Amino acid sequence: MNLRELAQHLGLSKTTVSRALNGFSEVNEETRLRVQEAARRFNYTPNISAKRLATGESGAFGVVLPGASSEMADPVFAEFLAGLADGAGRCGRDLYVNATFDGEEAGYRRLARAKAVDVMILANLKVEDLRIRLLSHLGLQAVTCGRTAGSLVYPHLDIDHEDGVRRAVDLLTGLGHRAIALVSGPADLSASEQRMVGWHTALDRRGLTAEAGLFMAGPATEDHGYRATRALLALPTVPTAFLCASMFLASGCCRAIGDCGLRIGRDVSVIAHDDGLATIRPEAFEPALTTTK
Amino acid sequence: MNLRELAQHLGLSKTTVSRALNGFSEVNEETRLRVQEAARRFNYTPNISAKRLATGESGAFGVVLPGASSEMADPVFAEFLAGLADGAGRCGRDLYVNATFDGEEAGYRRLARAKAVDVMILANLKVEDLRIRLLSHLGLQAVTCGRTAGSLVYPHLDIDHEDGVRRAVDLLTGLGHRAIALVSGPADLSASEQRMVGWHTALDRRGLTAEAGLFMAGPATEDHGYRATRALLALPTVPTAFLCASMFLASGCCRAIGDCGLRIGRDVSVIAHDDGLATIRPEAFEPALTTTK
DNA sequence: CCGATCTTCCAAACCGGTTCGATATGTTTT
DNA sequence: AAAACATATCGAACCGGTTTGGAAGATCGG
Repeated sequence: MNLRELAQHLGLSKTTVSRALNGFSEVNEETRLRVQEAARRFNYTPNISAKRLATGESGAFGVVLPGASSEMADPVFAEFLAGLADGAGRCGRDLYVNATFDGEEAGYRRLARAKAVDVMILANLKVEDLRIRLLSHLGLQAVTCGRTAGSLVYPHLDIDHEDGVRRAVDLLTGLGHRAIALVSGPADLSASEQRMVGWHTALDRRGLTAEAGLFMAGPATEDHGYRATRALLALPTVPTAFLCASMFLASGCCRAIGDCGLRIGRDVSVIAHDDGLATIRPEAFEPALTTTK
Repeated sequence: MNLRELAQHLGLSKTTVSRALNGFSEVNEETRLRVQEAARRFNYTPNISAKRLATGESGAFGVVLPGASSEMADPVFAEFLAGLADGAGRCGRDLYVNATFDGEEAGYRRLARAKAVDVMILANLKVEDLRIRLLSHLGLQAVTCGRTAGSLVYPHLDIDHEDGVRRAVDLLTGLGHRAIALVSGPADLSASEQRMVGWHTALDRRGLTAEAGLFMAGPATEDHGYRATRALLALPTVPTAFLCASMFLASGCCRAIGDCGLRIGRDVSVIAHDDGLATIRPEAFEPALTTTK
């Protein structure tokens, strides 16, 4: 059932039916009800492609999957994606997922030229993120999760990583900790930098110094969490507390602590970021983990 | 730059240009080259929406995200999705991800009516999977990963779970194991059933019985792996080997074994399925885990 | 009772591609 | 030389919606 057929059934023009269904005011209320009723009865749904062609909008959000396979399979990204798909669905949009088999930039160019999406969604923003400039150059709208350093203005949405870390450090210093390590994600991520700033300022305020040696950046994996923590525990002045940027880092961190014969809550403290993930929950740790959200 | 403008530039009709670019034979080879060259120079890419409307194909594959949040955030599913997006991109299709905020069936109906996708991709097939019938009734093509029980014929792609388990059991019985537990995923999954069949037949062939008490089904999570293994280790006849249907189950299984003071490789054996995931790798286990792939 | 205004609806153009049927030109066959 | 056929191209219709620019009929003020 398409628009013309529906209109014929009702003895109306395509115009009127289209307007009735799209909520235009110049349609008689009685007619509108009649149209809506018929649309429901005949199970009419506008053809997406036609609608898009006519309006010039694609009605879709775009996400480009991070190219590196390490990030590609990131469970956090998976939850992010699920949330996006859900949100897109709720407001009647599609979510286009593009894998960058031939380079991220090529992916964006393709989407832009083909007018495949209305808005791109960027995650995992870097401190200096070239994608923002590229997209604006391609005339593609974008919304980012996270923000770059600098004064460039664009629509974004972010976690206050800085304050999160600051409050975590405050908690730990309040408990008497002096050597607090920061087990961080990739150094080029804007989130990582924000966390580092928070770490510095919170320690400064207490008159403590943020030792460069207590900062370990790397991939947000269990493995790196383990290695980083082992390295930290081998330092001359062993840290007594660990701030982990992700649950996976924390998982590795806890394993390393256990392997070194230490006990969390007695010998050392651990605080991780990202409570609320379905995949890996703080309650599953032994003991249950303190987290920021 | 659209088709008409490109045609005008070349002094050709839209028809010829379209045909030249789409590889029709009735176009002079010289003309075709001229057209292709111009298309490249002007950065012409056909408008996706228009192409779809004209051809009636959407050019997209559809995936409906599992509704339950436990599956939604499944890292294995995330890798699966990434692979799909990659494959779709390589053959010039889009991947359309739909979250089923209002029920899985409603999602499929919407996609079908709006002609939003050409082919649906179904994962995590159940032993009795109603989706197959639903889609065929909606006139939506589908390809599945996994297959239902019964004789219904449809395009699918599957892992030989049955043989995988059989070979794992053979390996274990060869090592002298007699009580081999099967720590399985959700019982209604077709993969789980296939694994159970493999477990039964392999044990039968050795003259061993598959004790019903040694089969534990449940969500494919670390948590369930832990609980199931604890329960198994509390049985009167403690199993000496564990077959885990997923790496996450195996992770919990190993933790439970450790907590009971046993050591893998000395006291008990563990074999898991799903080598090759980026998220959770067998080498990361201590000791490195034996796996099927 | 007439012109102005409002309400409600419609025909036709448009979005940017694909494809059917026709046409012009060149090449063979008879 | 006429008929038959191939080749290369084009005009126009089509896909299924949205949107523009009227137009008919109802309502109203004077």
